[in-house]
Amino acid sequence: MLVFVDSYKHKDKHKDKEHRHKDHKKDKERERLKHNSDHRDSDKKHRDKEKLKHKDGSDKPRDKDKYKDKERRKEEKSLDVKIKKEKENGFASPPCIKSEPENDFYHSPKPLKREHDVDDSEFKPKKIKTENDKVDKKAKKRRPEEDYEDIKPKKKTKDKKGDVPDGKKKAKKEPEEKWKWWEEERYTDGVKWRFLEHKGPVFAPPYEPIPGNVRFYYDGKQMKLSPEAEEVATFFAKMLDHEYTTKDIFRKNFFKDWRKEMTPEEKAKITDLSKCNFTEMSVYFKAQSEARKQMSKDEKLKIKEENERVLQEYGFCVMDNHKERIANFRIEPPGLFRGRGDHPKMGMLKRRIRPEDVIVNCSKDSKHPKPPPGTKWKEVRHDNKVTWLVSWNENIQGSIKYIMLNPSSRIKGEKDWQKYETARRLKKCVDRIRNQYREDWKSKEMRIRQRAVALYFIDKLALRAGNEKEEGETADTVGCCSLRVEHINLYPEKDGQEFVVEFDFLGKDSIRYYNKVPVEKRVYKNVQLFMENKQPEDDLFDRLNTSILNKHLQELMDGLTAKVFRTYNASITLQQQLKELTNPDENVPAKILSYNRANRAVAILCNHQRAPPKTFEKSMQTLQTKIDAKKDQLSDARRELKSAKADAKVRRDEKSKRAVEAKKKAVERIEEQLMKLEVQATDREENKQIALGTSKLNYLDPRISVAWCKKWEIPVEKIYNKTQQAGEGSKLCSENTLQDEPQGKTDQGYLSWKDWLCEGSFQMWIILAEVKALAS
DNA sequence: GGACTTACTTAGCAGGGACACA
DNA sequence: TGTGTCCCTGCTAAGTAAGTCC
Repeated sequence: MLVFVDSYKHKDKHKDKEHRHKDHKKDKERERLKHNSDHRDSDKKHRDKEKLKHKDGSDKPRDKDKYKDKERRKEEKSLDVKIKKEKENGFASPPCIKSEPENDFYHSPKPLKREHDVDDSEFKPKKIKTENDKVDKKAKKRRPEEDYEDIKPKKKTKDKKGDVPDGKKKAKKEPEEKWKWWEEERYTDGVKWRFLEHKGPVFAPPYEPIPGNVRFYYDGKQMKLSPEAEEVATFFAKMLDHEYTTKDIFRKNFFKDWRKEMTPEEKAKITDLSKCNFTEMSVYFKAQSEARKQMSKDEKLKIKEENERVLQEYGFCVMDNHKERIANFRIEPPGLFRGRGDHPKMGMLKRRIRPEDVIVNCSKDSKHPKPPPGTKWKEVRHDNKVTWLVSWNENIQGSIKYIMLNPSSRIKGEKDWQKYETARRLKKCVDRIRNQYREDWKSKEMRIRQRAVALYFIDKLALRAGNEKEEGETADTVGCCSLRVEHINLYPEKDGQEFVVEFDFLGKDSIRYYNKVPVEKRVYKNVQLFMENKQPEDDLFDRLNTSILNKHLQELMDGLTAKVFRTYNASITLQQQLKELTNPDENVPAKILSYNRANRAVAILCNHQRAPPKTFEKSMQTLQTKIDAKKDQLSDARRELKSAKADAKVRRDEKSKRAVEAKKKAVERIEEQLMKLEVQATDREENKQIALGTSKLNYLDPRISVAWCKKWEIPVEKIYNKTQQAGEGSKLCSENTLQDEPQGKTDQGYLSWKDWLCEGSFQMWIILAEVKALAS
C-alpha cells in the first residue's frame, strides 16, 4: 500500500492545487515517508513483481464452501506462503506475526462477576484510595471502605531542584505503589461506577464591565453600551486581530446575535457592523494581557496558588474507592463560536451557562455538590451507566457538553485498553475480512460492491467512516461513506502508474485530504461504475452509510467498526516502521529520530496535520546558525588537534601527549554536539506540518512504543514527552514500572506485536494513563 | 439524541541561553 | 568558573470543536 497524503489546511478549496507541488523539500520528505511509511509495502519492488505475476489470478471466482476450505487451509500454510499471499493483496504484515500461536492472540478483558453486580443499593464508600495506596492483591474487588475525607491530593507541580523537602526526596527513592485498576474486576451490564462524588463545575467568572475611559464608537460617535451589549462587544473586540472577524459569515452571525442582546435604543441605532469601532476595547484587552505578563513574581505566584486551590477543590472526584482527576471541571465561558473551516455558525454567541442549565450526575449516597448561593441545578441525576459528572446543553449546535474524567482515570484507561484489544482481535481476522471484501467487489448487488470498495478505502487509506451530516448546520466535510463524486478523479494511467484514484476532499476539522492512489483494476472499474450518470454533488456510495457498513463489520467480527481499522493500521504501521527504521548501530538521538519518523508515517497515514508554527522559519534559521557555528568550532578543534599531534611528535613528552588526548576528546564532544543539532534540525523540518500528538495518544498502542524503548534502551520519557524527564515522570517510566516485561523477544531483536501484547503486560497502560495525567 | 473519542489551536509556562558579576 | 537574573523560544496542556457509534 502506498500512503502518500499531500494535504493542507484547506482555506480555499481547490485554489492551491498546483502550488502545493512546488515545495520540493516537502516532496522530498514525502517521498522518503512514502517509502518508509508503507507497512504493507516494505519490499515494494518485490511486491510489484509478485503483483504482476498474480494480479489476475486473485480475482478468480470461487464458491462459498471452497472458500471456507481454503480459509482453513490457509491458516495451516507456511510463513512464506502467507507472506506471499499478503504481498499479493498488497497488505504484507511483519513476518513475525504469522508465527504467533493463534490462541494467544485473544486477550480481551473478560468481565468477571462482581460482588456488587446484583445489588448496589447498599453500596457505601468507606475509604478512598489514592494512586499511591497499596493494592490488596488478595482482595482486588472494589470494596467500599470508610473515611475518605483524609485523602490528600496528589501534588501536581513538580518540585524544582532544591525545593524538595527532605522527606520528599527520601520518599522519591522508594518505589511507588500504583493503583492497578487493570488487575481489578470490571463492571458488567454497562455499569460505570457504584459511587461518585464531586464538587460540581466551576462557572465562568461574571462579566466585569470595562472602565469608563475605554469607549465604543458607532459611526464615529462615542456610545455607552448596556452591560449585556457591552459584554458581547468585548468578545468581538478580543478577536479583532483574528482572521475570523474578517469573514462575512462570522460578522453576519455575530451581528445578528449581538443585536439580540441590545436594548431597543441600541438596536435602533446600531444597524451596521462596519460602522462599529471596537479599537479602544481591543487596545485595552491587549494592555491587560501585557500587564498580566509583566506581573511581579509574587502576583503570579498568588494567581498560581489560587488556581491550584481551585484545582484541588473542584478538579478531583471520588469514583468508587479512588480519587480521580477531572478533565474539564470548568464550564466553557461565553464567547463567540469559532467553528472550523467554512462553518455556517461561526461568530454566533455562545451563551453563558448558569447553574440552572446544568445537570449534575453523582451517586445517591454521595455528598451532592452545592449550586452557587441563590441558584439551583437544573437536575441532580444518579445515572451510573454513564461516565459524565456534569452536562449542559450548548446553544450553537444544540448538543450536550460534558464534564468527564481525565485520561489517567480508570474509566478512560479501561476504554483505551479495550480499544487496542479490539484492534488486536482485528489482526486475527483481517486477512479473512480482506479476502471477503475482495470477493464482494464482484458481487451482483451494487450495495455490496459499494460496501466492499468503501471498506477497502477505509482499510487501505485509514479513512474515517464518514457519517451523514445535517446540511447547513456544520462545515461541509466528508469521510469515506459520505464521499461525493466531486471528491474523486480517476486516471487510467498517471505518473507511470495504472488505475489511479485521486482523492481531494475536506475531512474532519476541514483538513484537506489529498491523495493519489493506484488501486486494483476491479476497484477502479467499480468506482467508475459508482460515478456513472451522477452529478458532482451526488454521493459516490449512494447505497451505503456508516450504520450499514458498521452492521456488516459487526457480523464479521464482534466489536468491529470502521474506526477499528484506523487504530489497527496505525499501530501496526508504527511497529513495522520501527522495525524498518531502527538501526542498532545508531546512538540514542538517532534512534529517537527513527521513532519520530515511524510516528510521522502514522500521522501521514491518518492525515494528522498542523498549521506550521508561526515562528517556524525563524527557529530553523536560528538552528542553522547554531549548526554553522558548531561546524566552525569543529574545524577549529580539528586544526588544534592536528597541531597538538605535530607538537607531540616533536616533543615526545607526557605533557604534549596529554594535550593530544584532551584535543581529541574536544573534537569528539563537538562532533557529538553537531550531530545532535543536525538530528534536531532534520526532525523539526520533517515535522513542519505534521502533528504527531494525536496519533501518539489515540492510535498507537503504547505497548509497542514501550517495547521498542526497552529493546533499544531508550528512556520511555523521551518518547512520551520531555517534561516528564524530570520529577514524577521519570519515576513513572522507570524500570520498576516495566517489571513484568514479556519474555518473548524475536530473532529480529524486536518485540513483536504479539510478544508485547500478551497478558500481564498491562503495566503499559498505566504508563500511558499517567503520562497523560502528568500532562494535565 | 446522547455519550463518548479524536482533533487542532493557542495561551502561558518552563527551561535554556546570554550576560553580568563575584 | 560558578551563580543569579532576565528574556526568548519551544513545548505543553487547556480548551473546545468535530468526529464516531449506538
